[in-house]
Formats: sequence, C-alpha cells, structure tokens
Amino acid sequence: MTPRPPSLEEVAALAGVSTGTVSRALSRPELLAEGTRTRVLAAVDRLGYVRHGAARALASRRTQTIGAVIPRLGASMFATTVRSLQRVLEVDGYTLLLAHPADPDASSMPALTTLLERGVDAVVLLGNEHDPAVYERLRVRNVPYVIIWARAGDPAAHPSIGFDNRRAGRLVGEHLVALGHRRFAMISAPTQGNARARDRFLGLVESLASSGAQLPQNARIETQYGYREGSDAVDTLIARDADFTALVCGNDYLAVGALAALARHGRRVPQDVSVVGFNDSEFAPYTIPALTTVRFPIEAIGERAASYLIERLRGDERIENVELPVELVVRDSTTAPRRGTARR
Amino acid sequence: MTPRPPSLEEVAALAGVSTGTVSRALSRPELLAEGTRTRVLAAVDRLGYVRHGAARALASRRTQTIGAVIPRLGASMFATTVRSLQRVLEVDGYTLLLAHPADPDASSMPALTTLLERGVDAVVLLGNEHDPAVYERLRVRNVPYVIIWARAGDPAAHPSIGFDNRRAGRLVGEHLVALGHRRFAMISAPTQGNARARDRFLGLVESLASSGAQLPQNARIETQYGYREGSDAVDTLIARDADFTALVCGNDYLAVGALAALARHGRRVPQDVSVVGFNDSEFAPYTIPALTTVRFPIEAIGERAASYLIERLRGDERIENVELPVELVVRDSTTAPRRGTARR
DNA sequence: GCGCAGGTTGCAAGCGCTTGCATAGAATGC
DNA sequence: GCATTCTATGCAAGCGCTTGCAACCTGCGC
Repeated sequence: MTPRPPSLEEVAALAGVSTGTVSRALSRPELLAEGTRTRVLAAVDRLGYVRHGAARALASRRTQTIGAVIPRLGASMFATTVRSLQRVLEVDGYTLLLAHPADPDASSMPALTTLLERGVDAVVLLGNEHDPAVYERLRVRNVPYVIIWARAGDPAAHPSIGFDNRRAGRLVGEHLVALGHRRFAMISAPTQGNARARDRFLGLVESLASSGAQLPQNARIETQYGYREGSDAVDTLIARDADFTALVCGNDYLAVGALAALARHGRRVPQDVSVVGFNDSEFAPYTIPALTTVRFPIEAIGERAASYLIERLRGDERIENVELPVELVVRDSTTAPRRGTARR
Repeated sequence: MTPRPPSLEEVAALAGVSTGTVSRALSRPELLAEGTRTRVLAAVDRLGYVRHGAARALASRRTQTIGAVIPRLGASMFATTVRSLQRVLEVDGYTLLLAHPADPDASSMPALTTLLERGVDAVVLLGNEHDPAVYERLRVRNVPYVIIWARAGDPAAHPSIGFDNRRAGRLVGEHLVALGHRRFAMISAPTQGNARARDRFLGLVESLASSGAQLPQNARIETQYGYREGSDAVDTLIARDADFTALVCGNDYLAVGALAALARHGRRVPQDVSVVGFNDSEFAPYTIPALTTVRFPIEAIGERAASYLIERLRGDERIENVELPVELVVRDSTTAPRRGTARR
C-alpha cells in the first residue's frame, strides 16, 4: 500500500548506468553520449520517474523557486501580478511560491520566513513598507529580492520596479481641472500605512492647488478597497450632503461601487458627476459608463521583476530601479461639469 | 560574501544541546523540558535560524505542501479559490503550490509533474476532465487528491467536492420561463472540452423544453470567458438579427460585457432584455442594473477540499463525494418581457 | 606503437535535517 | 532501598539527489 515512487537508483539499474549519469541525463543531457541519453530517458519514461525536488534542492543548494510576498490585493491586481510573474519564471523552470501577510498592516516577516523555509532562491516584495528586519534577513542570507509597485525608499539600497502613484494622482487632478471641475470628492484606501494610497491622494491635491479647486475634508472618505466599500462611501458622501462634481476613487473597484450607488441615487455619470478610478482594470471599458482611469503597468512590472531576479541569480549583481510610466485613459465617465448646476 | 545561513548544528552548539533536541524544540516542543525549550528557542531567535525545508522534507518524507492544478479561470474565481484553500491549509502549516496547464485544452500532466517534483503531499484538481494518466500517477505514488468544482465521473473512484452545473442552468431557465420569456439567447464557453459550460447549457435547454421556449442555433455563441468576449458576442447576436428577450451568459464576466454592449446598442436591461450570469461574483450586486446570477459555493468548496485533504493526510481513508448547493440570486437584470414588444 | 587530448561515465562525499532507539536520570511503588 | 517506570536527551543512520574528481576509452598525430 506504499509503493514507493521510483528512485534515481532504480532508473539507473534499468538503464544499466550509474545514478550520476541518470542525474546528468535529466539536467545536462548534452554531456552524455547520444546512445546513453536515449537509453536513460527511455528508462525514466518507462518507470514514470519524477525527480525528488527536496533531495535535488538539498544536494544542489538551489530550489528553482521564487517567493512573493503579496498582501491581499483586489482579485484582478493579484491575479495579474501572479500571472505575469509566472509567465516569465516558468520559462526558466522556476516555480512561484506565494505568501501573504496575515493582514494588511501585519509585518511581512512571518510570510518571509515561510518562503525562506521553503528555500526560495529569490523574493519579490510588493510595496516598500516592510519591516527593516525583512531586508536585513534577506541580506544576511544573501537572497536576491526586488520591490515591486513602488520605488524603494532608498533607491541605492534596494532594487525596485514600480510606478509613480503621485504622478497618477496628478494626472487625474489635471484632467478634471482642465475639464472645469472645482469641487472634488475622494474615496481612498487609508492613507497611512499605505504609501500607494497616500501618494495618489497627494498627487491629486497637488494638482488642484493652482486652480483653486477644493477637496474639503467632509468630501474625503477612507475605506478598504472593494465594490461594496465604494458604494457605501457614496451613500455616506450623499448623506453628508457633500457638494462635488468630480469623484476620484482610489481604485477601480471603488469606482464600480460608486457608479452603482450614484445610479441608485439618480445622479447621472458623467453629466452630474464625473468619476475616475485607478488601475485600468480589465473591466474598466465595460462599466456603465466606461470608466476613465489611470493605467498602471502591472503586467510589465511582474515580467520585469521576474527577469530581473533571474538575471541576479545568473550572477548579475546590478541593483535596478525602474519606474514604468502611468497613463490616463479617458473614457466616458468624465466630462465638463454642467454650468451652475451644482446640487442645490 | 556567502555568509551561509545558520544551521541546526550552530543553534545546537549555542544552546548546548544536540541537533536532535533543537529539531524537537521546533516541531514537538511539548517533548522537551521547559528550561531546555526556552534555551533552544532563544538560540534560534538569536541566530535568526530558519529551518531548511528541503532537508526537512528529505528527512521526514513530507513537505507540508499541497498542490493545486487550476486552469486559468477568471481572476475572481481564481482568487477566491486560492484564498479559500490557503485559509484552511495555513492553519495546519501547509503551503499551497499552484500549477496551471499550459492552455485550457492541454493535458494536466506537466502541471502535475511540476507539483510532484516539488513533493506535494496532496493535490487539488479543478474539474474532472483530466488525462487518465494523471489519476494513475497519483494512485501509483499514493498521493491523496480531490476533484473540485465538479463531480467525479465515477464517484466511487475519485473524491470530489463540487456543485451541479446542470442544476444551475436549470434554475436560470426556470426563472426566466416563469417570468414569461420564450425567446432565449446564450453566450457560453465552448461546450466541448468544458463539462461545466456544457452542463450549464444542457440544464438551460432542459428547463426550456416544456414551455416551448426557443434557443435557436443562431442565438447561441460560444466564446472564451471575458468581458470583451461578452460584449463582442452581443454585437454578433445583434448583427445576426437574433430575436431574444432573455440572454443567458455563461458566467458573470460575459454578463458584464453583455450589459455594456446592450447599453451601447440602446437595449434597456431588463425592460428589453433580461440578462443572467453564473457565479455570483463579488461585483454582481454592483453592475447596472444589478445582475441576476447563480451563486456557486466556490469559497466553501475550497475550504472543504482543504479540510478533506488534511484529513486524508492524517490517515482517514474515506472517499468523499460532496455536492454543495447552488442558488439563484435574483436582482434587477431580469423581469417579465414586455408584451408584444419583441424587436420588430 | 605510444602518448595524449577529449569525451564519457562512475564514484562517493556530502547537502541539513528527522527520528527510532538507546541511555541516563528522576520519580514512584512496595 | 531497590526495581520499575517515566521523562528528557543524545546518537547516528539515513532521506534521494548532485557534482567534483578520477578513471577509462577512443582516436589521432607522430
């Protein structure tokens, strides 16, 4: 009832060679004479042999595994990030291992420990707000890593592949101000403890200043990212009697929820209220109306991060700090505010 | 420049005990005398020691890893499935390892091999359309597994935790027929090679039969799951001049795309066309109008599958076949067709 | 015909940990 | 007070592979 899986040794016996040769047939086939190689591979096939990863890892001191510490993002950002990393990693035979911090504010240390126990050869860290001990432990163990979605606090110290959230916020503000909006509202993730949310907010505020546009305190809501949260936030804004013609949502999920709530309250988008999101999620062209949003290079970041780590593992020691461009995608949810038609 | 990470031996030396004792301090602390235990743990902490997973796996013959073969689903189903599996697994110290078949029709064998190389203790298989060799290899290696999202073809042979897609299709049909709809259209994933899509379709057709409702061939479109695909499909239906008052979409992504396209074509939902999706995705309450859809127990399936495998690994040999209920969630995208107001 | 360079393959020493068994005290019972 | 039973720890044999090095061939040049 415990038919042990075939071992290297059994394959070797069947092929009439030593275990070393079988090992080489699988990892560096070009070293073997043609005849031997085919004979060995036939034996492998015949027995359904599968290499024992733990033993390989132990002997070779590499696991061919890359870890990623990724907080619970929205499903779409999460899936996109994972997919893009995987796509590149699998080409070189690496496997991706995921670990989430227990909750958004928790330390990344336990997640990192899980990954290190698993022997990851390198690590992807999302965001730059990690416990300093995290970087320290990576350095001590000499494990390459890269920060994604953000710039490193100290670019010389940490490699990073990200984009500029502040600039994203500014793009949104400039677009709306240019359309003529002066009364703003914003639904955001908590701006403390989340540098990405904070930067989007700061960028927006920055771009409002010169035109005299307003984003009063009672028109600001901080909540978690989510459809329901966006919807609830609009309910709150309206209950507060907040006065705005432009609603900036911290990401596209919030925006979708907001669109639904605005429709429910009979506010037309974009005639009565312009709505903007962030992320240019896959669904953004299919909201009603189609959502104006800022495109983040999430896919490119994942691919770039994966390639960078692979390079590092090949011996390249360079520390890279890449900032990929963000881009405003104007669709149908923003337009000029109607003259003198503010609520009331 | 290669400061080897601390080993068990170094910890043992620092704590003045043998390596065996350190090992036990970490895995079965209750076996040690209080004093020894704290001394050892202090040393562990001091050195920042992290166990070497590969060596553990090799010595203990268990990896504490569970693998999942999951085709590329939509982001939300994927994320939900992964999250629910992880939530349960991590409680018992298991890590989840993912592998995707290269493309939807590809064999799951390479994905399985990746997982087996990694030494997974058990495997989750999504769907039941796997190469027989897959089951065979799992059996030979004595690796527990469970099929999710579907019933096993042969329930006695394979454990499964799923739901009834046919019933889901029937629920939708019955709802629409009861509202008075007689002319249907459907946008589906390819029905061959995807039993889930096929069953939803068959269930729908079944429920139409008795009322004399029609789902003509030119009102059926098969495409991939996606927002854009849903939107394009509606364009096609309208270009074909298909005549329908009820549009059934194979999942909620298709439905969102369809809603957007219908709005673009000036067809009002639900007055002119009722629209239904499948999955009750998180965003379903926030589409415009809010989407009527069938709730799948995806979260529950993940949790259940994880618990089942953990039980198996504890020695319970039972083969479980669970079918969790599906449920129609009626929102605002369906209503009775207007009398005599068919197109034309 | 011999020496030597390449090209192949075998040998065997670990990789860092777990765990069954043995051992040594300590505690208990009579 | 001694035998007996526990409890806490040490010992050391692997777990299944990779890989540096050595050994062996083969063929070629001279």
